[in-house]
Amino acid sequence: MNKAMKQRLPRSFFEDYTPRVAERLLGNLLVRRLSGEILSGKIVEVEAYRGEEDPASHAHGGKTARNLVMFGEAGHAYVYFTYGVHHCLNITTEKKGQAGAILIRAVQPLTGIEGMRRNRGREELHDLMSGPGKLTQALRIDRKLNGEDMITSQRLYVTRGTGDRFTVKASIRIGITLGHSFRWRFFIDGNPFVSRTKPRSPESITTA
DNA sequence: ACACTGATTAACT
DNA sequence: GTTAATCAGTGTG
Repeated sequence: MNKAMKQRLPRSFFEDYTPRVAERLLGNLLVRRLSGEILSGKIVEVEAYRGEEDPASHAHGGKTARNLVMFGEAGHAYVYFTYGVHHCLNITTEKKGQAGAILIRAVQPLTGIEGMRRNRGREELHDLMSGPGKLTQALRIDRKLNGEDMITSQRLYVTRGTGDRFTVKASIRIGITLGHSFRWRFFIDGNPFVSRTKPRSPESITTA
């Protein structure tokens, strides 16, 4: 455990153009503390959602009770419940007033793997956090954490990765019907914990 | 390997 | 009343 592994990303990291932050978030570590146990992993897949010009964003169409945190200060958790079944974790971005968030889509498990297995009720390493709904279940993240300040929180935060090199690829976002003109899904090329290796439709995957 | 579907609820029209 | 930034199980080839 060296110092670099424990260094948190500062708020200024998130106060920027969302797709850029999303791409740079890859390779950093998502950390969840649960009663003394530390569950963590490497962020390997994300998607950017940004304000008014993005028709796929929850913030498209203005503020509501649900999306309010997307308009607030960068570096907070935006957690929503969807399909009546799953929670999804985002981290807010941009200057206050400009809506933006990054959906964490997949994480490669590093520490606390037994805890993740308990939370998921599954054994396979590849099945623990290789999807946005899976990782919130593995890390026990629900709407009680909506609005959590991930820059100062002791329960949920991001630390700097080890700086290993990798290729970032970009594609259209998954599971949306609008906004296909944006290639705002970013993932680590070749990483086996990415949620979908194969494109669903003739989707062009490019090097970012 | 791939397609299809039920689950189950909150937000919004 | 409809839809949704999903997942797991089932069925078919």
